[in-house]
Amino acid sequence: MTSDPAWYARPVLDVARDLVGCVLRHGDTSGVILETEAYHFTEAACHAYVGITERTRVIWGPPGRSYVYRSYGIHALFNAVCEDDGVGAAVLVRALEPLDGIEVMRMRRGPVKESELCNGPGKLTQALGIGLELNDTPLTGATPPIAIEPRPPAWRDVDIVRTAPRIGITKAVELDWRFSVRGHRGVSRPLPAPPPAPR
DNA sequence: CATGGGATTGACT
DNA sequence: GTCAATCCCATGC
Repeated sequence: MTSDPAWYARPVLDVARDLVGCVLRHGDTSGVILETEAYHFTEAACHAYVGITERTRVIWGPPGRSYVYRSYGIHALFNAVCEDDGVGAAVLVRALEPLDGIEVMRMRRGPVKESELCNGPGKLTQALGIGLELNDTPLTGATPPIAIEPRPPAWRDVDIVRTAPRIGITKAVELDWRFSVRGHRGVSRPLPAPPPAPR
């Protein structure tokens, strides 16, 4: 289960896929995960690619913990650390469908459309109130600061696609390590257009 | 010690 | 569609 570190101690691509449809919760706010990306130390787009540093120490640490870092000097991005202790791997959460505490999210996000509350990795951390101070906190156990819960019944059989390349990176862009709910409008970037049909 | 780039967003054209 | 904002940290001199 998502409350057990062993659930995260699996291949990062499996965890990234299984996280879609689960609920990410912090305090009174929560949302259903619509989109994820996998990162692994063996490929250059992953922060852990450079080895163990003060910044990347958490990614190399035990699974089932948070890795929250600052992007572009402005935004906090939330990841779940995966695979065994000593292996650098994590899943980035890119988009949510708002579930609980929508009014609180609105306060934090300002006057935006509801569809804009959590449709981006920096937006969802702002909406849920997840900041850098929540880096390296447990996601498992009885009452972790940030919790990930199993798929609600309505999301039990979601159709997950693994097709799109990861977003906003310049290295290892060829790896299709992005997962999302098929056809959902809440994903942070649309899937690339399918190739034209042969004639 | 200086520098440059990045897993982004929002405002503007 | 384009572009600036903004800061941590890895790298190189």
